Amino acid sequence: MERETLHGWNLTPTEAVALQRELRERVVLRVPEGWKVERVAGADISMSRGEPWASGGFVVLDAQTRAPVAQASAVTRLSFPYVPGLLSFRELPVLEEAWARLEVRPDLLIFDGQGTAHPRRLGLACHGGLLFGVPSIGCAKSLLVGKHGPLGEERGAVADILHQGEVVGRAVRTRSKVAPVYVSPGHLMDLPTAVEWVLRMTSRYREPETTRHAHRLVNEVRRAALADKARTWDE
DNA sequence: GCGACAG
DNA sequence: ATCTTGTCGC
Repeated sequence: MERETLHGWNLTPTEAVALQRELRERVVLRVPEGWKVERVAGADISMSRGEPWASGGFVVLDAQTRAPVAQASAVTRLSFPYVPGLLSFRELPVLEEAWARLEVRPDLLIFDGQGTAHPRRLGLACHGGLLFGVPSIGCAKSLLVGKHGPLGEERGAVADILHQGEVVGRAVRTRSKVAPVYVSPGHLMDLPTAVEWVLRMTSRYREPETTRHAHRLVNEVRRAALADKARTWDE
């Protein structure tokens, strides 16, 4: 029988590391045959200072016009601490709930974090791609592992990210004279295609429009949830 | 043992 | 990630 879920989330950090070593074997670093992209989605989560809960969500954009066509969000308790290298175990539970509410399926997912540019080659984007079964890309604002040489200062300039002798991603300048973003494939994805899509979804700002929309959505949802909590407090 | 360390 | 106002620069 086919399993309904990839795995549960009730894990300790040690168990999570072991699970990553198993899941990495399932990651496919090439795009599906005949793959066409009509819709691209951005995913993100947001949390309040010391609160044990977070909002998470997706915004789906038309790949051609970059106009938002659908969105979904959720608010859940955070069940896993932030541990560098284990970010997906903190962020994916709430995203899984938001995904269940998303009525329009994207052909591509862009995550705010690493894909293969990860100590065990299983960053947030790889794990998320496996979980949702959709081609995915990791586009982070800073590096987790690896180094890269200098890159040109114009938009479109790139430099390979090397880790343990492997090219695990690319630093990509999405805006001239602005710090680069770090792109790496997630699942059902390859590096050149990942870079191509990040540049395609970027124009005026450093980060892809997908990420910016998702960021805005989850922040609004979190503030609404916070206001709701305050209302319950003094009533 | 000493740093580094996505969000 | 989040806490936060003004401010430097194209």
